[in-house]
Amino acid sequence: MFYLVKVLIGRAVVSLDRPFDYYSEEDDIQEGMRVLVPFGHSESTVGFVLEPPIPIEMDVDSYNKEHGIRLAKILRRIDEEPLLNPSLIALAKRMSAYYACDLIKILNAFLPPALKPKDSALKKSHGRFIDYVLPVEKTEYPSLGKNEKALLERIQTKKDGVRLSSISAKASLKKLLEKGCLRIEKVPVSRIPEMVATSLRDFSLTTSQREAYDAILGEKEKVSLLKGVTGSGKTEIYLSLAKEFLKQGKGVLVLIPEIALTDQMSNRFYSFFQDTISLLNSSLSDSRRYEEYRRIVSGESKIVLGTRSAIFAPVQNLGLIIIDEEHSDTYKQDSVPYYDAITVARMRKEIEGAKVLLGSATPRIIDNARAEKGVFQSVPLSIRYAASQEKDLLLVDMSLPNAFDPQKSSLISKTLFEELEKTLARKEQAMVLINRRGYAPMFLCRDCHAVAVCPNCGIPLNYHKKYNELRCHHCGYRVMASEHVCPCGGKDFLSLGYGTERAYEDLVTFFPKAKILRLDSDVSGNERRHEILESFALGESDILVGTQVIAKGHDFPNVTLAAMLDADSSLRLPSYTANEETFDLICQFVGRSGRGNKKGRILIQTYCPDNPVIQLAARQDYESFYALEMKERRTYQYPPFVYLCLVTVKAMDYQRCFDASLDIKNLFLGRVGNRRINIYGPSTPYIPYINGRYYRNILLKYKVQEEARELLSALKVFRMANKDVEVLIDVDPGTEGI
DNA sequence: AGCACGCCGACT
DNA sequence: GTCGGCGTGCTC
Repeated sequence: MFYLVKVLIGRAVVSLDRPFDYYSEEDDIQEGMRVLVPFGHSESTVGFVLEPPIPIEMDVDSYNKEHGIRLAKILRRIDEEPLLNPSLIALAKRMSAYYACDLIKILNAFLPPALKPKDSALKKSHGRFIDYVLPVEKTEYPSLGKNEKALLERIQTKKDGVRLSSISAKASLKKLLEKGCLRIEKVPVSRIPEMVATSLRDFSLTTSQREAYDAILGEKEKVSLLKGVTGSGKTEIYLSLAKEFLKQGKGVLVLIPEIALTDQMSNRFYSFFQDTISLLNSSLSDSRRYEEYRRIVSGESKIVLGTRSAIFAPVQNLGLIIIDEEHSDTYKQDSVPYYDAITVARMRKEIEGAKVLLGSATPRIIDNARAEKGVFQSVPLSIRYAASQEKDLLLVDMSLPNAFDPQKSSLISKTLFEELEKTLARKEQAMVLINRRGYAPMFLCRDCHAVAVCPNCGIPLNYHKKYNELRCHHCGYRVMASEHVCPCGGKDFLSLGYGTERAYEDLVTFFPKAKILRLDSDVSGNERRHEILESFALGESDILVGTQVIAKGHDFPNVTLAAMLDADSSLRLPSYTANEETFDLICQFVGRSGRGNKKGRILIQTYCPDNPVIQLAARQDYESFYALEMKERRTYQYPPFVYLCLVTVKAMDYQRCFDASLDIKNLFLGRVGNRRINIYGPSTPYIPYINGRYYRNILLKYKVQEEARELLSALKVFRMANKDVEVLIDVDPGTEGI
């Protein structure tokens, strides 16, 4: 008698994307655990148990003979308890099928670094630790010297102990340790400070909040879409719902676009659920991630708040998934596995019977369409503060000859200069958004007029004045500008166009008395970024210049002017979601101005002032934008009218990439039959090569997801036979077009 | 992915 | 003559 165990080998390769059979004589192995197994030529490799072991009533030898194989024995289990429960394993399998992605890659996305089914995860310590010295509670103390007593008393006054490194009296410390009065504990280091509970716990719902709450709670079947602008009080609804589900003994999962220390949502949730919440954020150390994972698996944390990957949190008895700002593109992973957290949430809903709540003022077009069709429940939330609704809107047409004074700045219009002056004179604050970092997006050779391009990607390099560097915003390549030589031999360059650095420079030049801050992702360190926002919020500076990071979620009551430069830049991106993204960005930014009791002014500089997307966004008219965009999507056949899948071929060699993409197209053509699938491409992507790899795209458009699945499964065979090329499959691509 | 097997070039 | 290049193929 033995157990037959299905094991997935912890190596991310197509040819191993299937379970291998092993046997075990022990009954301590469960699905969801990692095990150590011999495999191929390695005597021990990490594997993952996919299914409950099957007891077989015969000896291994006869089984082998009967099935014509030689089962190997599981060496040992790695985990005491399963890392994933059966529902999560089912979810992983479903994702693997839906996203045409190797199961092991999905599992690796599920688990924290220390628990991944990889050989390397075993060797890794679970992060960095700091030694803390703590007192040992005793009823009787041995006789102590004067210095020892002083040290012990010092440590006893600190509840959480004292850092070992901060103790200088090493001799006394050693004696106290020997006498058993002190002990040393290893505490995992976290890069971010602990969250501090600050907000008030108590609140009551307004009438409209209560109505929304009741509607959501009353809807048992459908996903609910809560539509409400910032400040309409979605957070209180989330908190109340979470509280209600916890009361019912259910677990709760809350997703937010990103976690920052300034972020109100994590703060409110933390204050409210302190002892029973896990906050999963990207700056958590591996050891903290591991600990939080354990807390969730064990059921100690009943509520989890985190970013995209928190959708995989092994919350026990999951009852509710809340996804705030559901339109945010951070919910779509842009590398393998290309999952979308909202789609995954809907799968968890199906598997675990959880309630899903999406919240946004400007939902994704596809989700709003689902709500309109009645697939989702639509829950409107009326605005709490009607007072600050009225805003003055100025659209500045930068294509007009006298829009700006070329002697001063070709970026900042005359109107904006005037508005900034007025704002500063009133001792109010202004925000200026330009969605491009660096000084200038082009570095032009004065001799041959060629633009400096990235040697890895072939796209124009951005000039960063502060570091005097040329940088590729795609692969991170950088070179000193002074060392750059044009292929023609030229060494004299001209920087063209504008980024945040240059906008900042212009503003500083023309408003020398104003205090001006710049914020974009080039500002290094979370803490520094936080400081800048904090300082601006406190009114310590007059103007904040930055990229879209300044548009999101912060409350600056004294900001009365929000100016956006080159608002149509993102409309020109080759993506079917370009309109949607531009609309969201402008909407969010417009919302930054006039949040206090003063009237807000919005200034938008554009080269196409009559573009309806810009007009509607400036007016924050979501419903009209939705109607317009749906018309476009129907005309050009984009979601929600069709499904998309982007297949990208990536290879070292251009010719190989080209040929392989054609092979795939032909493979698809041969298999498509009478299925309603349109195949486009192969085409050269917007960025044709990155980091020395060439790319080719094939786009599929189809009406029935199941039909596409069959085509995509053929790619597995192709991948196994063509190991020199990489095939990336992005089902429901978020932004990528063709 | 790993690792071994296998068949052709420059070295003690 | 051997050491070693990386192409090919397999792993319960």
